[in-house]
Amino acid sequence: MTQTKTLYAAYAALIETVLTDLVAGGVLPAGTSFANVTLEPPRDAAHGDLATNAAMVLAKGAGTNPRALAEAITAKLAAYPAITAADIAGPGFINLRLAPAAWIEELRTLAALGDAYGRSAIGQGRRVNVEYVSANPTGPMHMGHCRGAVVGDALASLLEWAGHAVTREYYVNDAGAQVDVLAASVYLRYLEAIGIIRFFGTPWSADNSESESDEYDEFVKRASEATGKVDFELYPGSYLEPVGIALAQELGDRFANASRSDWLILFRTRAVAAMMDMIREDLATLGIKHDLFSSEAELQASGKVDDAEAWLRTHDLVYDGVLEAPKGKAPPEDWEPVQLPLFRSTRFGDDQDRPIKKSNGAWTYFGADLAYHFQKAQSADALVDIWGADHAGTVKRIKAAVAALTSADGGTAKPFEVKLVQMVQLLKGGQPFKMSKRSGNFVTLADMVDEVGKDVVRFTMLTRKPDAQMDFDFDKVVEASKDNPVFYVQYAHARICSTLRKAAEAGLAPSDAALERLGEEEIALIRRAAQFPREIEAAARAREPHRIAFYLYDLAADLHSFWNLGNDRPEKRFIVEQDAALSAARLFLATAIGQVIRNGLGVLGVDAVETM
RNA sequence: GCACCCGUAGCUCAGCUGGAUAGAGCGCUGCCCUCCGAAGGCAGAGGUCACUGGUUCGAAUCCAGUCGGGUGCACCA
Repeated sequence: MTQTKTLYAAYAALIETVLTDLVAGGVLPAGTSFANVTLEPPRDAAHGDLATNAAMVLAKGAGTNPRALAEAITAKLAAYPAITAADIAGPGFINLRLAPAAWIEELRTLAALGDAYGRSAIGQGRRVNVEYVSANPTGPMHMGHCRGAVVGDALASLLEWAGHAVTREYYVNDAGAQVDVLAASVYLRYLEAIGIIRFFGTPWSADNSESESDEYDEFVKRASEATGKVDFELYPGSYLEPVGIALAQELGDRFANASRSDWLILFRTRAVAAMMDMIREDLATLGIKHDLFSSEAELQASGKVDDAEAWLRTHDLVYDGVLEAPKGKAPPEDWEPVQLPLFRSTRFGDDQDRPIKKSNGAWTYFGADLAYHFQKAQSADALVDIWGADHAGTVKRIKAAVAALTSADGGTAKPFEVKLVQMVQLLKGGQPFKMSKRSGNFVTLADMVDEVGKDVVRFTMLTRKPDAQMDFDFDKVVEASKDNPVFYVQYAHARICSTLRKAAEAGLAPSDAALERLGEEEIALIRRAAQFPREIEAAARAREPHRIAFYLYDLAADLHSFWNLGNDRPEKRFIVEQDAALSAARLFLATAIGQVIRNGLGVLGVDAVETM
């Protein structure tokens, strides 16, 4: 085994060698798949260092019973001196005990790999496109976007660690009606900036007739013109003020009395650009940076959506038909049957076929989205979307559409996963805290990061599996910094750093010269550290970055636990007076544990602080 | 009504894609620094893994159904 092969990888390979041997020897049938064979740390440390289920999963195929097969396997394992014992236990587990030297060797490997310890090649360089955030460009990011942003970003990093070539993409929904509303809102802010109207606090409700002033009448008139509706809707948040002011400075009063069609395109373009700048800034506070921003409007203009429709029509996946009435609890009053181009998503398990165009000829979100995914699939081997759970109902149709489009040439469909991130219930002092972008009454992401810090926000969002709902109590997270798991993990790292600093002052440096002096407690720490590479692989396979957060918590707990031995027993401290050789070995271990924490936090995008 | 997600200790949650006696934090009980390693640690109590059936050597995990909670169900995005 080579210097840079991690312990679990090395022994998994060894097990496979043994099993291959048994195939050659006729004990196992030719062509036996080892896919279900696992090599894991036993749940109970008393069972040894490593455990494999090989005998249990292969016995049936070999026409024997697990224990008999286990005998054959352990007989082969006896040839390896680093394996000090191979016991058969329970229904057919094989428990391996390793010589301490095997773990010491892993410690050396860890140190040699350093920043790269935990990186894996299971991704085989496959190009994976991870699309996340994709919040509408109509305002600043708020807490509702936060979880998907963090999970998506951590997942992207995780996949990179696991050997994928990752593209982080943001889909800008700059083509729907909501950006026209945005443009109108900015236009009103512009009118306000040049002194023509006054913007009212909550003007979106037409029955808000508390003011009978001329200003209010003028505002309603302008707002109605701007939005094209009497019952107009707006984004009233004050974050649009600077956009209006900037446009006023640039354009003067040129658009003071212009008609909607005159200003719409310009104001929409500028408004979206301003919102995207704002969103990029918000994301930057969380340490998130996308490689690619794709515009829905550009996609539509390019004709690719038409191409997709044409292709789907020739394959009888799009037809002109009439939708059934909505089945919701409160069916819309104004519903009436209309013939529309429909995608046959019922063929793929959806409730009904889905329109790709509206009756006014514009693309639906879905229509553009399927073309968008088709485009993404051109330059990626696999697609992953991170969506909020409120879009769960659209998963089937988009998966169906992507499967159909990407298997166009008779090939197999491109792998495409949609990971749903469940809602975050924002609480404040235990009470639900309502967020609404339209009212302008929401907790912004930037506020949150200001308040509790990037690391707390990121780590907290990753301490729950994404498909479980989550409460995020604003007050609790703000005040209870000492109860935050992120703090606990960072503290472990800081402790290590402080120990190393202190050692340096005393003239001690980490060294691998006397690692054999490390005892059982230290080996236990190495065992935990050695799991990092397989945690990365397992988390990447499952697309679940939260596992890394939990692993780091466990690792930190082990570190703190070991550290505490030194409270009563000075000879268990990292720095042992009168024993420079042992100290150097322990400092080498400390350095390595710090490295793993740093690597793990790096995957999550959390800083490994050196002091608290 | 339909679809998706969830249901594990008093509370908040893990549980390595089917493994061994189900774990952690908070809270509770009892301990561990007369400064220099307590932002921490040790021990204890606390479980019908929502329920019922099924699949097999083996189920918290997979399947079916039931009951609870959440989300969504437009030509919106």
